[in-house]
Amino acid sequence: MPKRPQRQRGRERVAALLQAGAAVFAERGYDAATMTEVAARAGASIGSLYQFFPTKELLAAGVLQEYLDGVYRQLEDLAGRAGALPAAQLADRLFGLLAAARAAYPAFAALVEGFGPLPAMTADIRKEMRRLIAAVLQARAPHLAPEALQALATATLQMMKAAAALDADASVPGRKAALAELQAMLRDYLAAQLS
Amino acid sequence: MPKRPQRQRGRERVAALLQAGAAVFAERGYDAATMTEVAARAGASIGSLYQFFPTKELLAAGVLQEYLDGVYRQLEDLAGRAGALPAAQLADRLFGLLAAARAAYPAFAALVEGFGPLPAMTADIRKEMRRLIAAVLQARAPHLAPEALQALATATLQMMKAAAALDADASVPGRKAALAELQAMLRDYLAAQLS
Amino acid sequence: MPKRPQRQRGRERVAALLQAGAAVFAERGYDAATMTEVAARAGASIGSLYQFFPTKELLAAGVLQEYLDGVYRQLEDLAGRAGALPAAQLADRLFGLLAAARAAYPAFAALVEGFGPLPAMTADIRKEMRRLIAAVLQARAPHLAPEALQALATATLQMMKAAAALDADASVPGRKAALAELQAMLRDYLAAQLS
Amino acid sequence: MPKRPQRQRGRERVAALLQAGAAVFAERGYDAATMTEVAARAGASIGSLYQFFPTKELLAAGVLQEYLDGVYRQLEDLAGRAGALPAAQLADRLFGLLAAARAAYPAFAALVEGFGPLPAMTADIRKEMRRLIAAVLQARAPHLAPEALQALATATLQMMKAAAALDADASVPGRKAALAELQAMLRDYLAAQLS
DNA sequence: TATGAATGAGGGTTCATTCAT
DNA sequence: CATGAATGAACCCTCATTCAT
Repeated sequence: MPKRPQRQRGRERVAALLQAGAAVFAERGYDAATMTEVAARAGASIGSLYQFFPTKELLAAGVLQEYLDGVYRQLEDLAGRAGALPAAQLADRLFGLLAAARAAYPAFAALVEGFGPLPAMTADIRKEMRRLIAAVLQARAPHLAPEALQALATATLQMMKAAAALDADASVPGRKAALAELQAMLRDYLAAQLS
Repeated sequence: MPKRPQRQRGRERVAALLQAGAAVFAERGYDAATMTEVAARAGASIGSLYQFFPTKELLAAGVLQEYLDGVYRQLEDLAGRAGALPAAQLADRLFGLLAAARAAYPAFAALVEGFGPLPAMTADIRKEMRRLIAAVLQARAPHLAPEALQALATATLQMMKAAAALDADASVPGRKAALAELQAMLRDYLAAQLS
Repeated sequence: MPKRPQRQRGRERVAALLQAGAAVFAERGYDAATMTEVAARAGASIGSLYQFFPTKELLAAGVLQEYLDGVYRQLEDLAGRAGALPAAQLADRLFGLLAAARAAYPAFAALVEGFGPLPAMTADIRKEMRRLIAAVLQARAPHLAPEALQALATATLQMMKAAAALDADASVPGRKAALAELQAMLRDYLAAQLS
Repeated sequence: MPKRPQRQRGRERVAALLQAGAAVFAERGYDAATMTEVAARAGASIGSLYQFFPTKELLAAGVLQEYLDGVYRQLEDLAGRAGALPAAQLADRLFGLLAAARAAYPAFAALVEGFGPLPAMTADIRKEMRRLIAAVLQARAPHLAPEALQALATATLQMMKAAAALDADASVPGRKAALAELQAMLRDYLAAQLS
């Protein structure tokens, strides 16, 4: 939805703005982030920022999209290789996927959480996530009924989010051990269901 | 930390303010909630609100505390009866506890989420939650080593939060089925660990 | 103008309130001082404070009056003994009088300064100060014409204020030496004029 | 410290804001002055005011600086011509300098007074004033020891301030005569010390 | 008379967004 | 396209003062 840049310089600007936006959203959260700080960190003027992202929401959407593209692509890759993987390994890949993505993109947590001014988007996002996870699981267990697949994907997504949340909270003592417990839970569960 | 009311009228005011605060935080989220609306909804003047809750943060803390008191008490009750419950039933009780609390107190979600202006508090909150869950589990399985208990409690808390999150999101098709899957996951897991 | 207390307890209250008011005005200045803090420091309720000092201005006036009483009395004492003092000694007494009073009553500076919500009072205060200083000088030099006396008293008051201001500013290096210079200036001058 | 304007329009705005700020501070004093009135009087929006002066303190600092620049420049000019002036004339110039500056900039009195939210600045200001006065005196009497010079400058500054205070208070009868007395005091004193 | 709750106008400040240059 | 000045509604919070108990 933001205006597409036509020249090389414009594309660099957009990249810098998205990166600055990601950093500011990650540091301050959506509400506390200011367009002025984003522009300043990107080395651009406030007018320039609004040229490419006419509202704060669209900037957030742009930042979010970048991250989602990465996650979606990883899930698609995994779906392509799911047929050749043992269920346990598949479970482990899924389990760590969101946690790794959040660690790589700290703005993810600040924007995806079910609050903020993006409630309409988040429903779609979760839907797409479930769709992709279902595709991954279906590649491994093509026989499953759609309803069962749906429930499985939804539960799996919750486990992935739990893993990401726990992974991100360094203040928890014994975090690694707890993660291992959750991971085992998902592994056993998927192994049983996908067989 | 807020000034304690000393008269009957003050106590009623504080109760009304907390209720209004809970409603507004739940509807709008912490940042978008305004003190003016809270006061108006409580039928109080803005000055009255600030007399008892000198900052927005302290109001949020007050609202949060009310809910935490309820959750903590439920966990303590459960710990008292845990010895007499089968592991599976204990797991189900824990699984639904946070979801029920969130449904009863819609402001919970808006405030507890690991962000906002209460980051210092949340670490303590989670710690207390883990401590209480550990106490529940220990009542059922006194033989467990502290480290194992810690990991178990942490993993259980994540499952409880996942259940609450999923339970609250009415937009997910097949939510009930997915919840059942997660519940089974926790039940089987705890049954195995607590035996 | 404040309501006079009728009983022993009331008189103690008023004294405590005046002392607290002096402290708060001295620490924060007139505008930044709050009635709430004054009451709290006096161990009284806000309602009690307003019982005796119906407005902030009247409280300030009360505080001011206490200090003025002290200064006025000192000047009257000095007038009584001026006939028996050498001019140089009289000059020195005058020179240090305001500085000593300010040091003893730190609220003086915060309230007397020609600004704030007491502009009407200050004109009167200065007039009274000039009158008393003139009386002191006249006791030593009864022959002086009223106009000369007036100018002398006004100039002397300015010197006394300069001394008080300099005495209060600990950040000035060589303050003592400068004070001695000013003192000598006034001494020589009065010695010449009063002979 | 305030954001520097980079366009012609911005420079005009800043000038208008400083002028309006000076007027409002002069009329009402620092505390009672409101940013809203300053903006209105400058024909600017409140947002425009805050663009260039992000806090009320910085606006006051800006207003103060403008006046200080004028005073400092006059003292520097006087230092340049001090060698060619008789001591008595030099004393008279100094005596009237601050009074004239205050009369020209009525906000001076409201802001320089040793109170308010600029206590850190005032120490530096007074220091600079003493430094410049010392430079003036040294130009006339290069032989003086630094300590003597320091004390002389400090005492002179106090006399200048006393003159300014008295000059500004129209309510004092015989003000002119008293000013003449003070002026004579400084003149005789400096004539004796600088010879 | 003492207390503490109530009031609400007003203050400083922020920030998304627009627009002239 | 870039820039930076302009805008103003809205926000959190303060505090002198009043009043019911």
